Amino acid sequence: MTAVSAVIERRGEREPRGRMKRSGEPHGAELSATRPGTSERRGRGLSLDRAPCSRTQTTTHPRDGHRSSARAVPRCGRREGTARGRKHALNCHRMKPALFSVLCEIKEKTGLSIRGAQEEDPPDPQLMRLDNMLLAEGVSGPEKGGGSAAAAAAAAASGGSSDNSIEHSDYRAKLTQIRQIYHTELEKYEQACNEFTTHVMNLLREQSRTRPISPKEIERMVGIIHRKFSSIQMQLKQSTCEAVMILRSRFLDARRKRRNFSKQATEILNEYFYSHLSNPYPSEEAKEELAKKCSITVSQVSNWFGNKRIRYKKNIGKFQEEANLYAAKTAVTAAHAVAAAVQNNQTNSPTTPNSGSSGSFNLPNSGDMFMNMQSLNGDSYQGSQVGANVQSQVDTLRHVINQTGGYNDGLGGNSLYSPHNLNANGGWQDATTPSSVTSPTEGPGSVHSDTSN
DNA sequence: TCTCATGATTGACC
DNA sequence: GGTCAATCATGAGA
Repeated sequence: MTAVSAVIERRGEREPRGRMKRSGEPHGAELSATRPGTSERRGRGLSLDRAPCSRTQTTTHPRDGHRSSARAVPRCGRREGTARGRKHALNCHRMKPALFSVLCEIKEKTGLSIRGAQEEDPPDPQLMRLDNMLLAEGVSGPEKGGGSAAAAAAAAASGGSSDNSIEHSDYRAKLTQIRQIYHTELEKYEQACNEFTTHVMNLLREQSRTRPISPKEIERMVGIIHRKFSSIQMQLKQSTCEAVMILRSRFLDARRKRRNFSKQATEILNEYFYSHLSNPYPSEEAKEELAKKCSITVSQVSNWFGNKRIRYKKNIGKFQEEANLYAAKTAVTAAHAVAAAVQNNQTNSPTTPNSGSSGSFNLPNSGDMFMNMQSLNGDSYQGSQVGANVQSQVDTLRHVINQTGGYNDGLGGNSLYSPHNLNANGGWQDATTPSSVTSPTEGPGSVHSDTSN
């Protein structure tokens, strides 16, 4: 409150006394002319109904002859009770120029300059941090590649590759949502800020007619408004950052969190595992293929096989049933494949269908190592024209026959399920012998005595 | 709530 | 870098 306004206020406070209209009180000394029964003017003091241009009619009290402006009506037709009328009266007051200059002087002496010096605030470090973060997360700044860095980092952290595309797209979709909301809100704030600034500036311009308002003051007011709005903006940015952080943590947590694979995925993995029981180490290509089929990552495939190998080895007995189930399953397929292959051999002898068409796995290279294994084991069966996958399934079939029939098939001494796969250092081979588990001579315990723990 | 199954992580080893 | 083995953490069913 300026000194002038304080004075005015004080005058206003005294006004009720004036309203008492004690006899002898000099009327003209008072700037305020009050109307009995109206409390509207109380406290304002600077009422200029008695304007120099004599727009008010004064009446004389019928009894004491005191002049009273209680029924003052502006001559110019404006009802002095309206704000418009009051403003007009104020502008036309004879004292206005003098008051205006006084106000200007006082304003010059007040601490506006001090306040003005504080306006040049350094950029808020928190705001800068938020801006940087939003930029890095792709919320602000160019849309292209927004959030891809975070998604890529997350993918790299999990060891995944392009298999994460589903999660990536999910993450990006949510990030885009946040981005849209952020920009919409930002626009709203900016618009509101501009509107409010315009409104205030209009008000100030209007007020500048009645009181001195320097451009610097307007500037300062605009600055205040902008600061207020920027603090709101900062809240928005903060909320957006929090949302991004939550999204990101959920995204990462979701990857970290254990989720059971789909039944179909487990089926596919189990099929591969049991059909490659002699060497359940899928190549990179096979892993990628499996990952694609199962909609999981390559590292998840690796994890799954790692876990499976260990758990299978640890408890063959428990997996026996499962092994038989998958063996039977693949055996049926294999039988069909063999039949088809034989038929093909008979009809199209020069060319044979490739293995991909016959097995339950259409992995181009998945059978290779199996074939190699066969070779390593001294098996000559790979000479057959059927593909490697079929070979694998034929072996599975043999295994099932062994399991279920309990007789020696005599199919050429395939050593696939024999302890020949055992190696000296307790490698996988010891676990590749489900037949031995049920064989009369060898139980699971004996086979895995080296690894059971 | 408990138990089991299972995917993920970690450290050691080759 | 891949694998093994142990372990953790969580989902799912009883």
